[in-house]
Amino acid sequence: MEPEKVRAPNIRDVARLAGVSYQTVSRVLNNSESIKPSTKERVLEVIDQVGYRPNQAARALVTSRSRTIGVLTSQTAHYGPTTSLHAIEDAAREEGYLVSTTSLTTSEYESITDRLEHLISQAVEGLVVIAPQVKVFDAIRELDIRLPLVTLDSTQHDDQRSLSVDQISGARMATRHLIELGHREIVHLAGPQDWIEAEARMRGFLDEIDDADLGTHPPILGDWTADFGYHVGRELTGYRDFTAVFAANDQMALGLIHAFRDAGLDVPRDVSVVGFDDIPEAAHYWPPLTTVRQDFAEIGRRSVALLLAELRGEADRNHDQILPELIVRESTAPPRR
Amino acid sequence: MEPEKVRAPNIRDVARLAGVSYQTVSRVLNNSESIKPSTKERVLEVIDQVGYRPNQAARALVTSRSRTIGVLTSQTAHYGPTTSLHAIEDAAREEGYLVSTTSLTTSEYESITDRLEHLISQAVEGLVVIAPQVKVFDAIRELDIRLPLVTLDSTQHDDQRSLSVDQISGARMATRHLIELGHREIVHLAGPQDWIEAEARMRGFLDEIDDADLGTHPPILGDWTADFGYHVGRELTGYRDFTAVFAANDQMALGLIHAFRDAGLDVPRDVSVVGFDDIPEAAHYWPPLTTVRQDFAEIGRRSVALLLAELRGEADRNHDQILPELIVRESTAPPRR
DNA sequence: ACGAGAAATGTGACCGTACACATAGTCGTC
DNA sequence: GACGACTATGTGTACGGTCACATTTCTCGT
Repeated sequence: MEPEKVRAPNIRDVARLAGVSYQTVSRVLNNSESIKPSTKERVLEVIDQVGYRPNQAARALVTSRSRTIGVLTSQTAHYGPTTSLHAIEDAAREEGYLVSTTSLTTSEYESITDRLEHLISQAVEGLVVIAPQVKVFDAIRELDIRLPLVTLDSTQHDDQRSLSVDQISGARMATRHLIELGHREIVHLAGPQDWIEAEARMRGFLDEIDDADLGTHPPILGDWTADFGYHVGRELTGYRDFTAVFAANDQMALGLIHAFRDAGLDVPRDVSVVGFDDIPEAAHYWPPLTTVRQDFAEIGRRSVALLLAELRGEADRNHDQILPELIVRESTAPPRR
Repeated sequence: MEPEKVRAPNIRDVARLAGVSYQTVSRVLNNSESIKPSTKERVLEVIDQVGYRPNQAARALVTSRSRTIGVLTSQTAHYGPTTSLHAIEDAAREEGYLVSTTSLTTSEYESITDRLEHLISQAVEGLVVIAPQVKVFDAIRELDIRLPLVTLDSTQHDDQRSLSVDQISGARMATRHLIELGHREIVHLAGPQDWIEAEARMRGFLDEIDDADLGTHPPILGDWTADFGYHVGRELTGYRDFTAVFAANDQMALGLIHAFRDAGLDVPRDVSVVGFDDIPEAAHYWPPLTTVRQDFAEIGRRSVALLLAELRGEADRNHDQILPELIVRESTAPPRR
């Protein structure tokens, strides 16, 4: 005969076995201070013995706290967002939070609101938006979401709740490096237009070009992939009125270099290339890539810290900008005379 | 004066406004068939109007269904696991499920059980384990977890619940390719010993070497990173008793090639290198990398399909192996005479 | 016109926890 | 030794849904 499908033990079962009331058990679970050590011990013993696990759904129902934070991320499997995501999970877990992730397949408005709704219906306590696109903010505004929210938005919104990562100065560093090497005709291969990060990097590039009184072509809008970089590289080799390219990420830089080599151009002798992100492979590309390092893990950790501070009502908003760092390797050199 | 903190509308509020009972509203929410179209419409109208959202915690409490699946993933930000994860999210969402992710920072036993407990306490309905390590299975067995579970375990466990990805034949394809080119001394740079994928790839390599009656050095155990590949490459250039290397992933292959180039060795003229995974950048490495392609997205989708089938009690276990594919590029060539 | 059966809708109980409040036990103090 | 002030523990209720079952309304054949 089949054993009866046994119900998981609940707080009253534990209470009965420990010879106390359920409230006492609840106190033990929540580390209440006014509880006699001996009873506490007895209760814990029973808990361990029967394998009791508090039911989070019940807890969430009564406290309206789910101990979950929602993360909205992009579909891309890139190193940066992924690393930040892992850091977020780590940090969240340390604080006893779980992370529910949902990724944006398309950038359609419908899809974004749909994901947000889904997350909200799970009663997430706060939201972190990684790799944010402009439309996401529109959606959030539109839905009138009252959740604490942290984003990696470098554009100084009126919205207080954003973690500033100084992409602009990173892009400026990269550009300045090229200018200091003597380059005058620099092309920028930017990221997708609706990505806030891409926008910021482009802005940094243009600002620096401006400050140096140089002209430039309108940036090319890419899609972050090496494939795209390759195609752009092939196009570019037709025109020869540039000596350096600043790509908005390392993958596109890799594709560019590939295309240049195919066309018989040497990097950095004929063309200098700078990337952005410093993914772990960048040091092993050929040539090793000059790029701008971002501390993605730190970004993730800070996001969580910020979010939890807001959840607790602490105004402790750590608004130090996270500064990127220029890593000079072998893909850049002075232009040929 | 501050507005009262308004409680979100609940099912009874909706019922009152629609002039029906809460049960009728519940029926509308759950698409019960015996409901008059006109009332259904009226209820939906009210729901929309007051912005009612069913409380998942309450629902989970009574149904003990959380509509969430838990994913246990590795800390690594590698392309493969990440891509699978995104695919899992996509597929899960399509079925109305949310995904809670938690990543393994260390491979300590404690940490694994801790994560599992955390996930379980959130009442996830099923588990997907990506990039599985041997210890994870020990932990699962130890904890006596009764949840439906899908893993990417290629070793045919007694455990019915695993999605077979044929890593072994992938590794064999790579090795055979080298043998067919004429290589006789082939080195294998494997992944971490406790990763099931690494183990399977190593096994495939050894099997193929065996079948060809060749000898080989004991495989070198790596950590998946390009940095490690680079260091191994430097070591290897000391000995010159090999003509080809099969690396267990593309990143390590990249590091190897970097080291070989540093040592004045040409790939593929002096040494052939094969990777594994075919990450999007592999085609743009220099030289473009010969590798084994895995369809990570498909893996993710199938995991979910399998898991949901089990959740629903359907025995429909789609156990077709997902076959990897050898992609021959320019990092392999016949050995020099 | 009536009753049977189906369709549509309503009522009570319960899921497992936390919170507010009530109560029993302990102890020093005047 | 009665009284308050704590400390430790117990009781009632609410959270927001779903399920099982009861009830009402409708449809239709005779």
